[in-house]
Amino acid sequence: MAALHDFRAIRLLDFEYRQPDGGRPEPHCMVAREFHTGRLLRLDADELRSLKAPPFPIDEENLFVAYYASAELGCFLELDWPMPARVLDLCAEFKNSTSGLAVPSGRGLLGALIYHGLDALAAVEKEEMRALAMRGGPFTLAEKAALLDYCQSDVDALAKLLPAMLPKIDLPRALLRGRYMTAAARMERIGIPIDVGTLDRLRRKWSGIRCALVDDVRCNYGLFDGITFKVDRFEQFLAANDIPWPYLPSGSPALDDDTFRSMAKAFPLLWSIRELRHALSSLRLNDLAVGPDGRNRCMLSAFGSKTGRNQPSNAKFIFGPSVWLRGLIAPVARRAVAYIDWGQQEFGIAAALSSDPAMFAAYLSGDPYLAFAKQAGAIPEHATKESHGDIRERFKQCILAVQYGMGAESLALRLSCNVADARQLLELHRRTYPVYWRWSQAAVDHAMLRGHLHTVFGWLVHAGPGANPRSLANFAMQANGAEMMRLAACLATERGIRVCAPVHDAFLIEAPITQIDAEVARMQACMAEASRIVLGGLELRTDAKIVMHPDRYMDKRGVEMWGRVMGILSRLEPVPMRDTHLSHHGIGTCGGVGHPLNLISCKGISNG
DNA sequence: TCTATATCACCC
DNA sequence: AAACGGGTGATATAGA
Repeated sequence: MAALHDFRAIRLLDFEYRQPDGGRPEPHCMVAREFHTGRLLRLDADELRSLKAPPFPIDEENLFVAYYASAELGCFLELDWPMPARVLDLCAEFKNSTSGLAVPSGRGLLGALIYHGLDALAAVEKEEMRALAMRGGPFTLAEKAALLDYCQSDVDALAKLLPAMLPKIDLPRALLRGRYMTAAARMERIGIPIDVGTLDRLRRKWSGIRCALVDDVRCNYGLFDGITFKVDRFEQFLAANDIPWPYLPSGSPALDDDTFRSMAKAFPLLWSIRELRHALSSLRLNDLAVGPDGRNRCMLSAFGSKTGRNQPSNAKFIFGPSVWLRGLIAPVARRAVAYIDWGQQEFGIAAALSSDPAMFAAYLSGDPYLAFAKQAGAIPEHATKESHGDIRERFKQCILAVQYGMGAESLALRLSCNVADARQLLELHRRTYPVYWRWSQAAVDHAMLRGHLHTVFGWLVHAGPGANPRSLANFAMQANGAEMMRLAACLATERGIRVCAPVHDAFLIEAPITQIDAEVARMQACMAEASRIVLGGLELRTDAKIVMHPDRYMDKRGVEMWGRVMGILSRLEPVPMRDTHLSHHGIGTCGGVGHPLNLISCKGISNG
């Protein structure tokens, strides 16, 4: 299908539904309109539930059009309907066509209508109807009719929006983005298994835990009032101890973690204060969206960032807050989860798309950081991560710095070295990878001259005269990485892999313990295939971390904090004999996650 | 009291 | 003017 007129029919769809935080959608009604004939279909909740499939064809010859289609497709899944083969999501298309631009009224349906000069349903009325839908049933006859009318008004809005947007839509690529919305709907539905027993205890005792964290640090110098860090007391403390402190232009002391770290080097008594500030950093566990079945689900906000990444709410999504909280991720009885991520994905993308032979070789070596140090002549050929760990680390930081467009001053700060050394390191990168640097500069020039950049599959970003060149230089890596993620998500969900969530350069999947190894291999195959397609042949490595019930997921960076918090928690509220959170919800009777301190018996798999 | 901005902390 | 890419979100402060 290369063009819209190749389709037998084009259907515009909208559902009204209720979706409690962390829960699954409860459809109230659906309206579908055939674009050419104008034929209208209005179904209420009972009619929807009585159907085993949508009452219209959804094969390759029929186009399904919606605004943020994962919502509609989520209702399809809830109704146990088959998924449409061809999806056009006008929200994804609107985000693509306006990526990097300021839009007057946001990127919702209303905003898209206004942007295209079309009249929209009044925002007030929209809000009222949304509130009614969220309230849920039972509805009076009048309310049901009002919901259907409102649903239809959105479909009519879509019918006006489609022809307005059509001239700028690149259909084959738009269908690829639509295809991802189907994958997103599946991931949003599956969600992430959470140890709700421990989550509930954390929620109940969180304020007590924070107080205990303060009390546990003997050297807090009375700088905290409860758990609030008092800036005026801190300034008195600095004066009393003759500590010169950096100030912001605004006249207040710089309190960021970097400042604390560097100052603590010179004045070690500051270290415990830094630790404490770090531990107490704001956290709202209440917003974590966990459904009655103990799974973390939230809208992924597909195409939410200008590089086309997902942008789920950090408060609702378990991968948003600090890493130690990922200890709450725990497979249920007889199941396992696996976190599978690409290793040095952006470096691999840069190597493939720039065709820099040295960078290519460095990626293929399996350890680009070590390879870079060797290519630059800083270490001998026989050097290893173990023999030259410190030098490898410097070259690693250099590679990461280059990917973000960092300058010598910032790199020096990061490496705690002098600026001349940092400049030298960056210069080594330029000398080692000259083809990459020409490619990177060409992308920035292209953006400045033509006003936009795009990925291999046509994800756009607009760039005005004031655009940040570092942002433009980074775009190819980040945005093509997002393309790779989306393609892998499509392949995996279409092949029946239970993908719980995407995490920028990784996926969390789930399977019965007996099948997890095979599912990990299948997922790695999807990710390998996606990388080959996006990068014209280069296959990127992935690593997998498997966690089986009754263990919990844990990021190594979070182990210490998790242990501290759990220690305090067990003092405040001894662990119940049996953690029964799963049997509460009828999922299993073997109990849930054994003990809050059960970490991972983690098994690593690499496909390199 | 509400809203806008600045700063900070966290994620990949 | 600064020079670390893409984000979300909490909190403090200033101004209407």
